[in-house]
Parts: sequence; structure tokens; C-alpha cells
Amino acid sequence: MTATEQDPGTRLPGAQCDVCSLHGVCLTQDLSADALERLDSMLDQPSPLKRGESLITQGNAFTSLYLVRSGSLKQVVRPLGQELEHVVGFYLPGETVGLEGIGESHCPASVVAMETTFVCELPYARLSELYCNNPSLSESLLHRMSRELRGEKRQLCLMSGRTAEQRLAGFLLGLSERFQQRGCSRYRFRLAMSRGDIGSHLGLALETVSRVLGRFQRQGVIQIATRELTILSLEGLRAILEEH
Amino acid sequence: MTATEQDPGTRLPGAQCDVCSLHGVCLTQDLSADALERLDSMLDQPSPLKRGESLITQGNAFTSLYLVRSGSLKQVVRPLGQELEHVVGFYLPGETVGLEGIGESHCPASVVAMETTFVCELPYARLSELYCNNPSLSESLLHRMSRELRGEKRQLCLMSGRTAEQRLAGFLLGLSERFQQRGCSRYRFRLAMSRGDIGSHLGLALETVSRVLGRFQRQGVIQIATRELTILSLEGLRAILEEH
DNA sequence: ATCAAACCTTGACCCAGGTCAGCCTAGCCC
DNA sequence: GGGCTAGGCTGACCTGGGTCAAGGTTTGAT
Repeated sequence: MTATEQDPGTRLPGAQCDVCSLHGVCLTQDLSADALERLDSMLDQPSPLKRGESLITQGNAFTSLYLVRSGSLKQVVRPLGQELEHVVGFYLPGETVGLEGIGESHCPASVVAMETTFVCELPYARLSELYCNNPSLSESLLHRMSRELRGEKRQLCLMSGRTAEQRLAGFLLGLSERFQQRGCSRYRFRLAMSRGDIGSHLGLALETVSRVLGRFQRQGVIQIATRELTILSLEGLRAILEEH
Repeated sequence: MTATEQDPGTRLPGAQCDVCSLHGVCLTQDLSADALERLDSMLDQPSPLKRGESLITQGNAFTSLYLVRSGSLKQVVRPLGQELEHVVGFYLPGETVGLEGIGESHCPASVVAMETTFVCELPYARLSELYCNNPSLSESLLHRMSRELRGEKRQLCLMSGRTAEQRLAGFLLGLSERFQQRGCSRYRFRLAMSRGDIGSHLGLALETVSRVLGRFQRQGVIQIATRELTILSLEGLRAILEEH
């Protein structure tokens, strides 16, 4: 079951962006008061996704963007003619999901909840009416997409000619920064994704992820208990990332 | 020297998009007549770049987008605290360069000509005035960025858990498709990039690129003389890409 | 035509990390 | 609480592709 298929009676009328704690990191952050009000009124709030449920299914019709309110998701692609899926990204609260579907009739990737997750749904048809008269909205969207593009290029750099240690150090530093931007600790957070997800995202076997995390712990740069991570030395991770 | 630093006298007043052979694949393709006319009038045509010259230099102020008229370019990133550069993308005629700088004060990557290259320059400040009144322009830009995003995710899949053979097969198939969209042969084209550039882009050593291309040739799926490529069997390449 | 610099190819060697296998642990459902 | 399942850890082994080295080819400048 996907989020768009449940009782519309459970939806709230608007998202109350003005009182949302994520307003400062969300798509809505730089909108004019007018644009914000109009956008708010077109946001639906589907019922929460449970771990493993799909928000977006690859191949389905593209209809909406989604803003993450709480929880986290992974984006997975199954390249045509392959049965193996690849994790191409993770989404945290405040991030915009579905941008790669704009201008396409069908969604090019699936997006799956990694834990109980609340999102706002933004039907793209209504959105595109709105941005005709709201340059601040077009601009916000462009900025979001541009940022995601930069993130992907960064990821490409991380995966090209880097050792497993460097990839994982870069990955943890990236997560740490994103948590900090969201007002969480940059030193201590929970990894919602499995070792297999991390491996798929970094181009490593899950065993390698496990081994390298163990090594980092023995070196004293992190402390990790299953999925509960503490970064003991940001500098240490940076040094590993920039090694050689 | 960059393209923005030469005699303004050499610039033509507009780009004559309506008679440009690339109109069908360029940013301008879906614009309303009105938007096209206004966009055309704000396009500059800097003098051509020679092989190795930079169109965009990482760290410089972000000012413009560029539309490739002829030739080709590579995008390179030097991650902070590293001296090695990574090739994160290639640009062909009709493609839009610089999208990842939108919303940033400084360019996050360099873009370098791989051969003699002509571009149109589109100052972003002028562009952003224009799209207030031209939803078709906002939409075109969003579609371009979304497409680039899909391309990057595809690239991530290609680099995650794929052999050197699969990466190169995927790379050649991707190029073939892009050349075809531009009205060139999908079977026969010139690789403007060096083996080193390809390797950096795919996360392989240049020696590996050379060896795998040789192997492809011996297997009879391609024919390659230095940079002149002929694809003898698209199906063969697809089979390699989807192997196992 | 000559030369230099950049680029490409090929071979030999070796190691980072993939694969397989076995076991342990945490979290969930009845 | 007990048992089931998904997820995580670790060891042994092996190979794809990185690195180093040497020689050939292409390109462009004089």
C-alpha cells in the first residue's frame, strides 16, 4: 500500500508550515508570505508510512513531490534488465522527494521508508499552476534541484577512485552535516539504513561496510552499537577522507 | 582566459535560436514564442574555447548558464583538501551547462572544453527576471535539471557494484544515445575525451579503460582507432551491461 | 619535416575488497 | 517469554582491477 491510497478523511486541510519546526530547512523556507500561504493550502498529509512501505514506486505515474516531516527514506533504482536494486540516495526531514520525476510521466525510481515516516504531499499539477505567479516558488524549486545535483556530483567523486575507508568517512561526514542542519547533533545519531543499504549506496559489499565501521571503532574515530552512532573525532574522519 | 573575458565586439546581438539546428534538443525547445524571443535576445555568444580552456572555473563567481552550440566539454571537481580532480560529467551540443551553480554564489565545479567549442552564454540575473513572467521558461529549466538529476542517478547505478566491462558498456551506450538524439549516428562517433577522462568518470584506472576497449574490440562489439569509435553490436554492448 | 608533449597500449605484479560460509544478536510477533 | 527472522559480524579465500614500468603513437608547434 502506498501513502496515496488511504482514507482522505485522515488528511488535515493544510500543513501549517508557519508553525512547522522544519520550516527553516524545507522547500518552503524562502517563499514569500503569499506563496507560502498558497503552497501550504495545497499540501496533503497522507497517513504515515511504516518501515519498508513505498512512498513512490518506480514505473508508477509521476504525480507529486513530497516533503519529509519526520523519519527517513531511501531512493532505490532497479536499472532495466537487472534484478538487483541500487540505493541512490537517502532523504531526511525537510528534504524534497521526487524531483527527478519532474517532466516525466513515470517515476524513474522508488522511494521507500526506512522507519515510520510522515510526509507532506504536494501534487505537481497544482504546484505548476502556482509557480506561474510566484517566482519565489520557481526559484525555491530550482535551488532545491541544484542542491540535489551538487549532492549527486559529490557522491560521484566519493565513489570514483576512493577506498572503502574514504567512502565511509565521506558518507558519515555528509550525514553528520545534514543532521546538524536539521538541529540534531552532528556527533550522535541513529543510522536508519542497514549495512546493506549503505554498501549499495557506496558501491561496497555489506561485509566491507561492517568491517570498515569496526576498524573505525578500533581506531577510536567513532563508537557504534548496531545503528547508534557517535562520532568521536570529526577531524579523524576528515583525515581519512582526505588521505593520500 | 575564459570565454567571458574577450572583446564584446565579437558578440552577435542574439543567437537566432529559431534557425539553430540544435533548437530541438536545447533548453529553448519547449518555450512559447514569446519566451523564446526574449531569451534569444539575452543570449551572448562568446568567442570559441580551444581545447583545454575553461568555460567555468571552480570557485569563481556564478554568473551564467551556457548552452553548447558545438564541440564538447567535461565537468571536473576538485574536492576540498585533495589535489586530484574527478570528471563528473560530459556536455554535448544542446546541453545546458552550469545548472549546479544555481542558488550558489560560487561555481562548485570547473567546465573545460575538450575540443574547439562554441557556446551561448545566458546571464543568470537576466534569466531570473525573465522567468517571473514566463512559466514555460521555469518549466523548461526544471525539466533540464530533472533530466540531469536522472542522468546522475543512472551514473551512480553504473558505478555501484559494476565491473569495468559493464561500466564501459553503459558509458558507450549512453553516449550513443545522446549522439543519436542530436541527429548524429548512434554507431559511429568520435570520443572527444581521453582514456584518463573516461576512467576518472567511471572510477577506473586509464589502463583499465584501454584494456577493456581492446577486449571489446577483440570480441567484435566495437571497432576503435584511438578516438574514432564504431559500435558493431549495440546488442552485444547491452548484453555486457546486463550480464549476470 | 622535426621535435616535444600528451596520450595510448601492454605486461608483470599485487592487494583491496568481493564472495562464501558460519555464527551471533536484536527486534518482533504470537 | 519463546521462537523466528532480518540484520550484523568475522574468517578464509580468491580475483578484478590498481599500480608501476616501458615502449609506441598521435598531435600540434616551430
